[in-house]
Amino acid sequence: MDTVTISGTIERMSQDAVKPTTKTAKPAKRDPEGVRRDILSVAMDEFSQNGLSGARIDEIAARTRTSKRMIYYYFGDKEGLYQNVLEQAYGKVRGGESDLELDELEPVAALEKLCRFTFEHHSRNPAFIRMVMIENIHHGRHMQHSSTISNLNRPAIEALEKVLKRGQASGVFRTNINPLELHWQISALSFFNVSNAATFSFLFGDALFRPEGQETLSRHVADMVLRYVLRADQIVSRETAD
Amino acid sequence: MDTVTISGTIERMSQDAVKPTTKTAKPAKRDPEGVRRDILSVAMDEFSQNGLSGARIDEIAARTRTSKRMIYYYFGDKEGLYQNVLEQAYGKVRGGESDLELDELEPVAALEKLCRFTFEHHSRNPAFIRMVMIENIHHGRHMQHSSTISNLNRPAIEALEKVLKRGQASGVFRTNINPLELHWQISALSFFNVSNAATFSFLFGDALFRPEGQETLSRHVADMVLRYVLRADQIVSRETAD
Amino acid sequence: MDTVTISGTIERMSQDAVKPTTKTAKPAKRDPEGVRRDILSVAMDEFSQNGLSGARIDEIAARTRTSKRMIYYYFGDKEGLYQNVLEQAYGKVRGGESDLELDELEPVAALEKLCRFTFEHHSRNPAFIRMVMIENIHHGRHMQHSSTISNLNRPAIEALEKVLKRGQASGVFRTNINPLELHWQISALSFFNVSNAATFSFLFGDALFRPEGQETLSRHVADMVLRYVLRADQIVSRETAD
Amino acid sequence: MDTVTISGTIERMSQDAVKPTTKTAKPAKRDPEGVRRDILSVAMDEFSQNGLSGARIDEIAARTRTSKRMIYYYFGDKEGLYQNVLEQAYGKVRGGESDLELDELEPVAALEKLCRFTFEHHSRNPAFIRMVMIENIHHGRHMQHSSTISNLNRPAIEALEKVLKRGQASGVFRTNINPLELHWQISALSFFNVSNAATFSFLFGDALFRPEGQETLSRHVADMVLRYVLRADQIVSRETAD
DNA sequence: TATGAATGAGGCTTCATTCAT
DNA sequence: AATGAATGAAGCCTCATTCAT
Repeated sequence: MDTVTISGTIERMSQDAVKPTTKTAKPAKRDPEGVRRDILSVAMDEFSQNGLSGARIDEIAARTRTSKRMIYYYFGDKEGLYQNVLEQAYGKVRGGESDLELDELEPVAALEKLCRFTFEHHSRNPAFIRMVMIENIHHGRHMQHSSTISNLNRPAIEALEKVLKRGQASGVFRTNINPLELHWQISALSFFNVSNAATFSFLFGDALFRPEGQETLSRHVADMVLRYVLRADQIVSRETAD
Repeated sequence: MDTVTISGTIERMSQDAVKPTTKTAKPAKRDPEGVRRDILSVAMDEFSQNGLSGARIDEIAARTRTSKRMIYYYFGDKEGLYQNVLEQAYGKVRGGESDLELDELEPVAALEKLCRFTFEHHSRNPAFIRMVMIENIHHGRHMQHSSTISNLNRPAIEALEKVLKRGQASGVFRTNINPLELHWQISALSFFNVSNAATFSFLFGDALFRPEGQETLSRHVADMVLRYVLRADQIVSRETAD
Repeated sequence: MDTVTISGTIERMSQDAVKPTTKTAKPAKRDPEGVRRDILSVAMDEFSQNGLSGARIDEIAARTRTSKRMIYYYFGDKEGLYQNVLEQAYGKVRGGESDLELDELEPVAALEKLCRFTFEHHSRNPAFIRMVMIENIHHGRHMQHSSTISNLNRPAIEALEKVLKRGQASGVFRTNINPLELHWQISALSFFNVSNAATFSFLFGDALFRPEGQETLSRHVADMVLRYVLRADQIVSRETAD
Repeated sequence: MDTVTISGTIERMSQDAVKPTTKTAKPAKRDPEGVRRDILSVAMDEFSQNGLSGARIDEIAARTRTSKRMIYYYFGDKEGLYQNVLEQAYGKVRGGESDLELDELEPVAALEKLCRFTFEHHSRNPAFIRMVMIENIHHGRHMQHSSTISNLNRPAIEALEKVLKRGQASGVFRTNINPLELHWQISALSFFNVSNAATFSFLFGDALFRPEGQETLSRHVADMVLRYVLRADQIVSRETAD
């Protein structure tokens, strides 16, 4: 999808990941990398909640273990911080396709797993989704200045392509399916579920966003994708099998 | 969908559409409603481009035919203006389902028309899409204070429901399709196409967003929805008919 | 000279020049032009004392009848204020050549008067001199963005040229004197007297800068210029006349 | 003059002039004096370009071979560094009068040589001139705290005095010429040529500051000084000799 | 109904400087 | 003798908003 299909967490990093210089419990005073991470994690929260112009450097600093001055020391300015947060957001959700071990499943099961995984992954990473929304509001201006974000998402397409090819080879999938488009479709359904939850549930009620509703949506998203990809005869046999 | 399925325009209203209070050629000096509309149209542009905190009252005032003071006179404060813009955004895109005259088409054609229309409508109203994105960033806080927005979207669901029922009655559609969910799905695919164009095309190239790509996407979105809704045997006959 | 040969004052403007809206003694509250002048006069003092980067907006605001915010309202930013101060400095010292009525004096007397006037004028306007020094430190970058400053100084050259021509016509002045160069020379001697007073008097004592020293310097500057311009025979007769 | 009449260079010292503490090719790591000089030379450039408050410690440090901390280690604080730069500026341009060997020339030739030398020397040392301008902006506050600067300039006056006395003894110079004043005059004309080049050329064109203009100015400055000093009859004979 | 002038509060950023090693 | 990390204080500037007419 737009973002990266697979796992990873965006929640604020636990501080115990920071390598202390001593074995004492007291956090090391000079730990540049820890300070950086601390700032980034707070900033991700602020930016994802309030947007680029809505976020307050003062607020970020206040919630940090260090001072406002340090933010400028490490990130230059507000946009620099935002860009780093964006990069980290994309970076954290990267990878993970391999964890799914799609190759070891038959194509139909693999595609279903990928759909459901993506849907769930997005719903578990609202901060990431919000960062992507915000970046889109800014016309993707900042990610274009990032060298680390670009080729980060090719693996998602490739994993999907491999599944598609296998399914086509075995005759269960239609042949005229474009992997990029399919990725786009899975992304759209999974992304929208998080990005537009607020307005949609206000307009139409929150039934779809309660646990049962989400489970149903997730299942139906996979259904939709499969029915789109499967050859018609396969759909028939699947249905009669139910 | 999240928004309202159907037509309407959001572009800045042409000023000559404003009915002057006098018949003189000189632009009407006292035309409260015209002033309001002028402000709203400029504000919509500013808010949709820059978000709530990113938009500047000064900038809106400068692009308006009236003064900054008038904004406060008519809308109280920035949030009041934003809320009015949001309401207008939802209001403008409302209605239009009836223009489609879905009732006069057979269910399959009706559903296809609805899908393609929604897709195109969204792509033609980026300002509206952006307003919805922004409102979602704000957790839908402002639309909840609006009385006019709430019941605005029921018609969309009802139109869809009527089509579904007809299709189920004639045996071409599956019976366990939830109209709200289907609306959600159509919305997701149509909304994402606009909302995430910037990030998606940066990550994966802009092939899907060029004219041919959009036409293909639009067609495939309708395909996807139809294959999801059609009974398996119908899919088979559709395919062999191709 | 570099600056403008003639009179004008730079001291802080007296507030009674501000036209009050009423006849009461209490200063009018809304008097944009007065506010502007007030800011400019304080700013001139601050900039001329501390330079562009050395001056403090806060300090200027504190010494003003209005607030810091007003400075930005009227002048945009610090550089904008500086540029306005510079323009005002040049503008205030402009004109005045006509007051000297050089045309009514014989060439020798006229040139002497011009020299002595310039010398005294510069010594009475240290703030202006300092602004010019500061602007030179900045390579004249700001005056180049000013449309009002250029062409302000031609009259000085022209007045000088007229005197020269008359003197050459009557045979008292040498013929190969370039008015621009002569202006440069008079300027140099008058400007340096103010600009370098601090360092010079520290290095060589302040005798030249005490009242008698200044009177002597002024006289000798005029002597020097005259001896440079006069034909040799004229110098002889002048000397024997002493 | 204000500054010191004679030669010396201010350009950044070439690093290979620094005597290394070891004979290895690798640049000496421990060379306190070299580090000091390196800092001073960079600082001179920064201060002379930007003034005291305009110069940036960070920028100086960045351009130095050592770190910011070293600046504080060697010079205490920014003002301390500035003062050292100022002292070095005055120190570098000192001496050199003797190189002129004025005693071996007849008085007229000696005075002319001194004038032209001073003019050229100033024009070749703009960084020094700018330091003096800056110090004057600061009312000479810092040089007063320097013990090395004060008695640095007497030789200039003395050299000039000797020339004057010889000329007076031989009857070519006027008797009522004050050497200090004459030094002031030569300084003024030579200093202004550099200090006010930016503003003057903006106001009146840069003709005087192009090579030919400078040559002419230099010659005329010497002329002016000589005509001021020479007895009238000497001027007559000089002119007829031309 | 309309407006140019004014502004308190708070935003982002930079500075010279010092700390801990 | 040397340094990367850290910082309090203060700088400049912008914002939504209100005042006086």
